[in-house]
Amino acid sequence: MARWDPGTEDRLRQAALDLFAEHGYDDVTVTQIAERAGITRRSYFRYFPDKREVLFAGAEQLPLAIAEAVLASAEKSAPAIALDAARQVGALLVGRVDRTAERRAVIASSPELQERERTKAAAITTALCDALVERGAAVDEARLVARLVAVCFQEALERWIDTGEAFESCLDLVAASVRSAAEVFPPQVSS
Amino acid sequence: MARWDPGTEDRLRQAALDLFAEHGYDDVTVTQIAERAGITRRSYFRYFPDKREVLFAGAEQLPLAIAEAVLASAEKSAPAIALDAARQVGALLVGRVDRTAERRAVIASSPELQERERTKAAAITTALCDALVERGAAVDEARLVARLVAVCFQEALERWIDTGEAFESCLDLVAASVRSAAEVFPPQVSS
DNA sequence: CAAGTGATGTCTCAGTGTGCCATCACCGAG
DNA sequence: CTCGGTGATGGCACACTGAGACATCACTTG
Repeated sequence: MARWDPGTEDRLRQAALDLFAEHGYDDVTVTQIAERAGITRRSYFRYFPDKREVLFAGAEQLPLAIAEAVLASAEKSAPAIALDAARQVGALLVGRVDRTAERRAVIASSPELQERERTKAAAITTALCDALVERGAAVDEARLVARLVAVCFQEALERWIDTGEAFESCLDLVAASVRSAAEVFPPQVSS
Repeated sequence: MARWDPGTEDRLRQAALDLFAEHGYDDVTVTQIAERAGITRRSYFRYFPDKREVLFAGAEQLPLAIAEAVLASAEKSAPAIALDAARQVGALLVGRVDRTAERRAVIASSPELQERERTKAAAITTALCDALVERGAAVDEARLVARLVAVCFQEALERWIDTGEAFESCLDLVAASVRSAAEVFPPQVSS
């Protein structure tokens, strides 16, 4: 019936989210997702490499987007560049994600999905780090800054979902909090 | 032959690391690990819940250790407490891990294992956050600080492996770097 | 020496992920 | 219009993971 229908990937995403939300991730099989989308199990794996990925479609664009933002940023220091890039990519991301709350709830209910989500975050961190290096930062500094800003990014995203405020405001708030927290760290002493 | 021998769990860890290092994680089956350790595949799953966990045995102690360290710390502010706890737990951890380099290489070669490693790090972060809350920190602040210090912890561990310096020195260095990086963040403005 | 306990082995099964090949729809060349 | 090519799909088979159910063995305790 649905063979050759366009939008199969979209139907798979919808079907998966529906089923996961209703029965829980573990109690849903790939076969069920595929059948609800009108294809077979075998064809599902031609759209997504495994059962988890169906919830993270589109996430592969974020690393590229953040790398571009870094290379295009007018800021000078690595932390400022990275935060600037996070601001832009976050603002872009915010409009795109569908069924945010349901998706969040499903992921929160499954350790497997949380693992995958962390992988996506790690990919962003890596891309950010590489881009900073490409802009001339030292590898050590780039990695640290990337991780730091990745934390800000995630935290800001969560606050955005929870509060509904503008993403930029969330990010600024988080950045200011990080700054305050880091001020407590010892400047150089060792004991 | 090995039935009822003590130290089965150790043998499984050794066998797994041997096999993973030699043939790669994907090309080793649980059956092979179990047989090299002198038990059956079914019994393997009575020691470890899945194929990955055999490389992360003992990691479940870190969240407890860091929680205790937080509750016992003499510091006052949440960031200082967290960093203090990280220092103690790191120093404790450092002597314990076996075959660090091989283990690191194996994990680096498999996305699946990297996912699991991130899960372990996340567990530490969660425990740290909860402990900070228990000491009276606000949830938002605790989560942010926990993530921040978790980044410091990881970064310090990596530098420790790479350089061989004392863990505490690595952590102090990282903390100072974070402080410098965060100073660049805008204090409150939004555009 | 008999019962109990805990670790292990055996068997079975659902589900994942993949290779291989047949099939179907569509498209352009003749 | 027919033919072959191309790409997406279905069908089949397979190795592996992880788990339930039950039997078996060693060791302990009475």
